[in-house]
Amino acid sequence: MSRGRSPTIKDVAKVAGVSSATVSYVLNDLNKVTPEVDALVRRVAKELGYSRNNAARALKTGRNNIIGCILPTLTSPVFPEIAQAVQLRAEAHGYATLVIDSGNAPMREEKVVRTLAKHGVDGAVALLHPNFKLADPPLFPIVSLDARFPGLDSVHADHYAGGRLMAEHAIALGHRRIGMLSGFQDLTSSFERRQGFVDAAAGRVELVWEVNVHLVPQLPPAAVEAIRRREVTMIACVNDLVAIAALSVLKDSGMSAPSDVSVFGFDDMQWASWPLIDLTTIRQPLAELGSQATDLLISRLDDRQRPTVDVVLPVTLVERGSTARVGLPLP
Amino acid sequence: MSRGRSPTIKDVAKVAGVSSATVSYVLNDLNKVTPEVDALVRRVAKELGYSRNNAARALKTGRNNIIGCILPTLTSPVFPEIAQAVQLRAEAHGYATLVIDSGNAPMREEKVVRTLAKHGVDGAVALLHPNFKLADPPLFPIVSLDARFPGLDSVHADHYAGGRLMAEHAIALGHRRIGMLSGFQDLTSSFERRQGFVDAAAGRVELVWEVNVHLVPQLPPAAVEAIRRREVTMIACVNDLVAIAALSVLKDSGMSAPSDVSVFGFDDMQWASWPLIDLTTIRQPLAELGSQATDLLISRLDDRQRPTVDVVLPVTLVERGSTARVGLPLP
DNA sequence: TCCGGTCGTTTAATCGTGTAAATAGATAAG
DNA sequence: CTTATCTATTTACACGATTAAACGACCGGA
Repeated sequence: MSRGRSPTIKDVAKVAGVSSATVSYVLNDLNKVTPEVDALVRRVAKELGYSRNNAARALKTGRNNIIGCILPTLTSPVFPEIAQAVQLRAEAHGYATLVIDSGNAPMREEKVVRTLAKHGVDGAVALLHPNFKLADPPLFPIVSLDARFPGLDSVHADHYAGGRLMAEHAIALGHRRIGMLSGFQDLTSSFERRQGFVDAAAGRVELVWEVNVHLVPQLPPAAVEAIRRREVTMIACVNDLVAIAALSVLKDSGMSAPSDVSVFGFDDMQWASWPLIDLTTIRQPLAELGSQATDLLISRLDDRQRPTVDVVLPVTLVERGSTARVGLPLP
Repeated sequence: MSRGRSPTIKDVAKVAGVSSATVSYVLNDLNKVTPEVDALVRRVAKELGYSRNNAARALKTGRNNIIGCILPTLTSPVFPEIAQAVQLRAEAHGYATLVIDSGNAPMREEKVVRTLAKHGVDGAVALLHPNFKLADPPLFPIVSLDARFPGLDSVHADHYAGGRLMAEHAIALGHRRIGMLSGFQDLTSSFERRQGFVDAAAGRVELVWEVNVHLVPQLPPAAVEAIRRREVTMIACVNDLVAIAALSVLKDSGMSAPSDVSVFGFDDMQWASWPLIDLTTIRQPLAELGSQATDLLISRLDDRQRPTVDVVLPVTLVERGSTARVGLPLP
C-alpha cells in the first residue's frame, strides 16, 4: 500500500477512480463537481492521508502561503506579543509566518526584505524605520506596523492621543514639574508620543528637563544625572523599557517610585504589571495591532489595486503603583 | 528587456548562449563546466538579477530550505533568545526559520508538527514535553532542545550540574535552611535541576519546604504562604521567572532580598541583570543552545543514518544582589 | 430527428528546477 | 587511421499541482 512516498493528487485520483483535475477541483473548493464525487474524493484523500504539496502549488500559482513578520528584535518584551498575534491570525488564513528580526538597523531591513523575497514570502508585516528605502518595484506587499508609511497600508496605535493622555493624567495628579525621557525623534511613534504630551501639557506643566534616549533599558549618563538632580515630581518615559531603566536608576540612587518621584511608561508590555515593576502606563493593544495588520496584508494579497488604508487603534490609561498624587505643590 | 516576470534559469541560459542545464550546474557549484563558461554564466545571472525560484527547487528536490523552531511560547524572556540564535545560524546555512509556539500544551505540539509538515519544513528544532508522541514514521527530523529525548538528537544545558552548583553556593554562603520552588517533575529539566540540588545538599542543608509551581511569574497560594512563614534563609527557584515571582511576593509582604531572605534563580535570562531584579542565578548558554541545535539539525538533514547525539552544555554561577551570606547560623 | 446549451469530467499544457542519459568533440592509444 | 576514453555540454523528462480548453452525455425545443 504505502510506497514510502507521501501520496500525491494522482494517487488519490487513481484510488477514487477519477482524474487528478477533479481531485484538485474538490480540494480547492471550486464546487464544480457532483456531491457524490465530492464526498468520495474527500473520503479517499483522508484515508490515504493525503496532504497537499505546497511547493508544487506555489510553483504553479506563484503564491507560497507564507508571510513575513519583520521586527526590530525578539529580545524585547513588546515585539513577541505582536509576532504571536500575527502568527495566530496568519495560520487562521492558512498562511505560515516567517518571523525575522532586523536588528534595529535600517540597512539590515533592506537585506532582510531580500532574504524574505528569496524564500518566497507573499508579503510581510513590518515595523520599519522611517528612512527604510522601499525597493521599486516592491518585491512584495508590506503592511507597516506602528507608524504610517508612505505608499503602504499601516496599523498603529494612536501615539499622539497616548501622549495627551499621559499629560492629562499627570496634571490630574497634581504634577507641575516633569522630566521627560523621550525617544529619538526620527522614529515616528516616539515623535508623536512626545508631541501629544507637549501639546496637552502646554502652559500647565513645566518641562524641567528632557533627554533623548534609545529604546533600551539602559540610560545615558545625561539621563542619570538629570534624574539625580531631584528637580521633578514625575518622569514621563517614551516606553516601558525606558521607564524600567528609570526605576533602576532611582533604586541605585536610593530613591523610589512613587514616594520620591512618579514614573510613567508607555506600551503596557507584559511585565509592566509585575509587582516588582508595577508601572503606570499607556496601553497600546499589541495583539490587536498584529492581527489587524495581518488581516490587512491578506486582503492586500487578494487585491493589489485597492487604495492603501491606515488603521489607528485607541490607547488607554493603565494606572498602577509607580505614580501617585503630589502631596503639596512645590514651592 | 524586462518582461514583468522575474528571470528564470532559461532566460539566463538564452542570454549566455548555453543550455539551462549548464546554468543549473554552475549555480549549484557542481563544477562540471569550464572556468570560462562558469564565469560567463555567473556574470549574466547577476546582470539579469536572477534569483532562484525556491518553490521549483523544492518541488524537484524535496527540500525546502526551511526549518521549524517550536517553542512553548514567545512571550517569555527565555525562548526568544533561543529563537534568535536558531534563526541566525539557520540563515548562515541558507535556511529560513519558521518560529512557532506550541502554547505549552503537549497535544498542541503534535498539531504544530503537522502544521510545519504541511508547510514543508525540512526539519525542526523543538522544545518538547516529554510525553510528546513522535509520529511514526516521523514527518521530519527533530532536534530536541533542553532535554534528552529518545530517538532524537538533543542539545541541553547540564541542569543537574546547575542544581549542584546552586546547592554548593548556598552552602558556601552559610545557608542551612532552604525553601524550594521546584517545577513539576514531569518536565525533564525541572526534574534534573531539583535532583542536582537535592543530591548536593543532602545532609548539609535542611529543605524546610518545597512547592511545585508552573514556570510562570505567578505563584500558587501554597507557595505564597510558605514564603510568608519566614522559616528559611534562602529560596531556591526552578527558574528566573519563578524567582521574580518570589521577589514579588516578598515585596508585597514587606520583605526584601537579600536582607530578609536570599533568592536564587536559574537560566540567567536577559532581565535577570536589571538593577530592579538583580538576580543571582545559574546561567545556561541560551544562544549557544540554539545554534548548536541548528547545526545538529542541518547535519542530520545531510545524513539521516548517523546515530543520534546528545550535546550537553556547561552552566555557570552568576552572582548578583539577590543573595547574601547568612549573618549568624539560625538557632 | 437534429441542433444548441448545460453540466460534469477529463485531457493536456504549464510553472522553474534538477539530473540521468545522450551526444558531440577532443585526445590518447593501438 | 581507427577505436576507445574522457570531458563539456545538451536533450529530455520528472517533480506535483493548477487550470484553460476539449469532450461527451444529457435535456428541451423546433
